[in-house]
Amino acid sequence: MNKKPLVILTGPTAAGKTALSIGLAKRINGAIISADSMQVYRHMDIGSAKVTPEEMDGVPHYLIDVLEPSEEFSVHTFKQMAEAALEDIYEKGMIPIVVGGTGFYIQALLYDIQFTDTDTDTEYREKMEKLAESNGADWLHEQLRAVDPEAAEQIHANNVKRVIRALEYFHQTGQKISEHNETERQRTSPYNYVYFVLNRDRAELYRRIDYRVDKMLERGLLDEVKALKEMGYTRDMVAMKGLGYKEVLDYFSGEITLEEAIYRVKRDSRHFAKRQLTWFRRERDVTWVDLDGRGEDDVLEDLLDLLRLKGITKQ
RNA sequence: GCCCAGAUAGCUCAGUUGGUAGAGCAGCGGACUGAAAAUCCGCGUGUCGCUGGUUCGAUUCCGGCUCUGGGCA
Repeated sequence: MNKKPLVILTGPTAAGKTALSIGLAKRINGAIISADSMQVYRHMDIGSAKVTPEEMDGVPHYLIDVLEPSEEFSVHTFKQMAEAALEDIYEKGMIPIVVGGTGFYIQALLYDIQFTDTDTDTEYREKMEKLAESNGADWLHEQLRAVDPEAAEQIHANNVKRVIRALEYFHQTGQKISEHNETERQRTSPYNYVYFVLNRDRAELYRRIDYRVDKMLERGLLDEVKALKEMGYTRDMVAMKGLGYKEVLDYFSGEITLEEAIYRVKRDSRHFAKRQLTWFRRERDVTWVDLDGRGEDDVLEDLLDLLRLKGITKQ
């Protein structure tokens, strides 16, 4: 009964999270924690559809513009930073609203998933990548089967990235990641939370995605990426793998035409939205909010009703 | 007007020596517990342009028509 309040406002890309989050924060004395793997980076404003200072309208925002694009970011660091932000927000007597589309991050924070203290072993990962290339993905998968057959069973051999992580986990801890995952899966949230997933009709969502990409171009996405390139950021950095960034970089390097780059940004954003929806569908206790044809105030009233019901806000 | 080529899944096309068809992309579904805007897996019925003919049987062969490219006038 002592659980701290936590509001989650998420949904597929371009659904309309940002606008609604500001409106909600103002109604409940909320502060926003961004759960977005790209908006953490500075100099990446247009392509990441980052909230502008004007849009924030005085509402405190955490985890935005806190890293340089050359810096690594991961669920683990997200969780640490988000928890520090939570503390700060609770201290101020405000209600935290986690806003962003990275479901994996939200899950880690919400269920307080435990991570080991070990750092990412880049060297080991690169070594495994090379082995996968020379000996084949199936061979690497067999190496995993030898130490953690359950994980090998769950992870497809072609999913080299996850096979490597499972191997890395065993390499670092001497334990099976499959067992770790199993125990972490049992966790219940330490928070008194409401998990809102904003959604729209699929065709409408796709229209919004296409429209938003066109708008990004108008606002100067090309110049933004050019500036990043001039700062020395390259395609192999995690930040430059973001939608809109990797495609424009391919265009600048002459690999594809601008037209092709734009087509890919739109297409891959649609695919991304679809993957996000798949993720949210299997999350427990989510409240779906259909935004089609509804005004912000109307939707906000619904959200507030549920928050009152859960005791997150007063009657 | 004439000649040639084409018309097959939403798109680009393959194919059927006559037994009603299959790839890529799109689209749809799924997985995910320290790279997650990443990574990976699964799903293919559509008047085979229209219309006659030949045939037990035509999307496939023949004729006509329509449309689209290209060429000649």
